[in-house]
Formats: sequence, C-alpha cells, structure tokens
Amino acid sequence: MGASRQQSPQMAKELLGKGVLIQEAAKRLFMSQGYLATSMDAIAGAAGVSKATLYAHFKSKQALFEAMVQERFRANMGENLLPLHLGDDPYEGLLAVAKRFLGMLLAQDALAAVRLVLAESTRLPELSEAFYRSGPARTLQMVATYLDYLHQQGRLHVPDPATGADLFLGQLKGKLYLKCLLGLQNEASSEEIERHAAVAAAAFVASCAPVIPKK
Amino acid sequence: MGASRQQSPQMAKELLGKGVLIQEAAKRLFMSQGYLATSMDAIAGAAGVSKATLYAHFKSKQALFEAMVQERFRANMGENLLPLHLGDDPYEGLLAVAKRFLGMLLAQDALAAVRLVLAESTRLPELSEAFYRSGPARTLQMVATYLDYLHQQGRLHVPDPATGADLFLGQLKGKLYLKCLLGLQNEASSEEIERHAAVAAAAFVASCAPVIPKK
DNA sequence: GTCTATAGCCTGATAGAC
DNA sequence: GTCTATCAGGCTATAGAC
Repeated sequence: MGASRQQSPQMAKELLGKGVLIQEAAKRLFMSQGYLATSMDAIAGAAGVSKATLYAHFKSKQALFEAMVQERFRANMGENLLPLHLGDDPYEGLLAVAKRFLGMLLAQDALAAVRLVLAESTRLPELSEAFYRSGPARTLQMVATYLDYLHQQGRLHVPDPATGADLFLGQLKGKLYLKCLLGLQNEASSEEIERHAAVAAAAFVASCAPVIPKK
Repeated sequence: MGASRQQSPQMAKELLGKGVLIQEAAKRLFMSQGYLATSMDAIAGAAGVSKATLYAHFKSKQALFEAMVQERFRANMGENLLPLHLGDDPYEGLLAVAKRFLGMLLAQDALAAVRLVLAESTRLPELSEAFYRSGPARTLQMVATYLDYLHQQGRLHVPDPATGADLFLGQLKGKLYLKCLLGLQNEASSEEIERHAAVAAAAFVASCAPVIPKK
C-alpha cells in the first residue's frame, strides 16, 4: 500500500477509479477559474494524484477539458423544466415554469458554466453550439410546446409559440440574471425569485389575453 | 532615426504618441482573446513597438488592461439610448428605443466587452461593478424614465417604471442576444433586429395597455 | 498505473546600450 | 524613450524508476 492517501469525502467515489476524481477536480477548477488560469498541477493537486497519473487518464489538458464539459452537458440533459401537473390556469402554469426556470438558471453551477462557455466561445465555437443545444434551445422548445398547448386549448392567444417562449424567457431573466452572472449578487433569494417570476408571468398573460379587440 | 518603422493607417495617431497605439492594440487583442491568452509580446508586436517601450508606458500587464477597460467604459458613457424626438405614440417610441438598444447591444465591440467582463468577473469583481454601472444600469434608468413619462401622460399604464424597463429590455434580448454572445450568429441582420424590436414593443404595449382604457 | 524529476517552451518583467 | 538581450519562474507534457 502506498504511504500517503487522500480520502475522498465519499468512499464510493474511490471505487469508480481516479478518472472520476480527476474529472471532478477539473470541473471545480475550470468552472471557477477558467481554462487558462487552471493549471494541470492544480488539478492534480486537487484530485490527490500526480501530474503523470493525470496524463495517463487524459492525453492533454484540452482533452480533459472537453471530457469535463461533455459530462456537464450530459447532466444538463436530465433536467426537465415542466412540472408534471401544470393545472388549467395559464398564470399558475407559467408561474410554476418561471420559478423552476429561474431556480435552474441562477444556480451557481449553471452561472459558472455560462461564464466558462462565453469565455471560450471564440477559441471553441463547437463548445458554444453544444451548450446552446443542450441548454437554451431545449428550454425554449419546452416552453414553446406548453404555450402551444395553452393556445390550442384557447386559454391564451399565442399564435407563434416559439416567439412567445423567447419573449417570456427573456422577460424572466432581466437584470437579476445579469447581476448574478456578473457576480454582483451572490445568491438570489427565494423571495426575489418568486416576485420576479410572478411579475413576468402576469405581464406575459396580460400581453397575450387582449387579442380579441384588435381586428 | 531607426531603420524599421510601422506606419499606422492613420497618420494622426502618430501625433498622439505611442501610448494610444499601445492601448488600441491591447484593446483589440484583449477583447478578442481574453486577458490571459493575450501576451505582452503580442501586444507589443501589434502596436509596432518593443516590449520594453510597452513597459515604459504601463507598469504592468494588469495596469494596461485596466487602462484599456476604463477607456472602453468612458466611450460607453457617451452613447445615449433615447432619440431626441420620441413622438406621442408609445408603440412608435418604444420601437425606436428597441432598435437603438439592439443595435448597440449586438455590435461586435459590445459583445466582446461583455464576454471579457464575464470571463474576468471572478478575478476582478470591481470590473463587473464598473461595467454594470456604466452600461446596463444606465440603460435601465433611461428606459425607466421614458416609461414613467408615458405613465404620467396617461398613454401607458406603468406603475413601476423600473420593473417595466427590466421586463422590456429582457424581452428585447431574447435568444438573439444569447446566440450573438455565443458567436453562433455572426451578425444580426437589420431585418432581424427590426422584426424582434417590433414584436417586443408590441408585446410590451399589449401587457400595459389593457389596465386603463385608452383615452 | 503511479510516482519523481525534468525537458522545452513561453510568460511577465527588467538591465543596459544608445 | 526606445531598443536588444536576458532573467526567473510557471506552464504543458514526457521519461524512466518502481
């Protein structure tokens, strides 16, 4: 047995091999400091292995980065924005979606991922594309589907669900999202999320309802 | 006189001294590649001077970066979002504001600045703050002032102009902004900007109008 | 597979001639 | 002020012992 041993907080991780430990350390560091500012020495140290071991699992820094990113996007895929039961009231349904959306968007992890993707977007265009498809595009699609449902049911007037979803999600972000992304607001309070979600949902319903008098 | 000479495209710049040349080269490179990926050698080369000259003007890489950023923000301050004559129709006024806002937001320069600030937001929190104050905060303020004016005139129902401005500008960004920021859409066409601005302005007016009967 | 040690390069910053 | 030449240190990646 070797002399020094770094015990992971969760023993189960040991069983998965060091590749996982390395990826998790890499994820933490890449996310918080960016690609260039994160050295392979630092990752090796954080994972409790030597640099040579690290290169035995990943053939280069770039390869490690890409493996970490793919893992992150795979995790994204699992999340579902729409609650199982949306009820019949458009406002209540949109409010529920809005709260879920904001909670997901303002999580520290998600914010760090966006910062990272944007920082590397020039160097790695395919990273931007993969991010967009796995995140924003899917969210827009889900909301558009829901809006179309409401439209078909006659509960809301949304002749163009794709554009409607874009407007609604845009409203939902607002300055709150920007401030969190910039790190100016360390964590959004639940009350703030609720308030913002309610305002946006009400505004959207209001903008869709009064279509009839036109014509 | 030295043997080799780098002629700037504009002779006038020579008169301003090399400090300006250096800052412009630094701005180009920092903006397009980020802080860490830009070396002092590269800046010196792009500015047509030696590295020692560069250090004669700026005492460190960090100092050069901050000078460049401050210059960028100073330039920001000059822009005014509101047209001189907004007219009486709320929709037309908001449409004009929307088009200006999108044009400003989607300029390559502005996109690069946002990417840069976000990338460095962890390392330089005060940079985030300066950016927010010089850009988004001022924009929100201007739009809120205009919305308050419309409200006072009774042309639109906006009891909370600050929140209204946030909703309107959020709507205005939408996926178009995100795609440009990610570099997935090299340049937004004028038609796309006009269409998006019109949709957002119409939606905002619709969400505000029905509360009080027009006239 | 895992370690220690190091190669080879690039970086930010400086010394000294002119 | 501007240059050439260079330093000291950090970086990615690899060699070789075990």
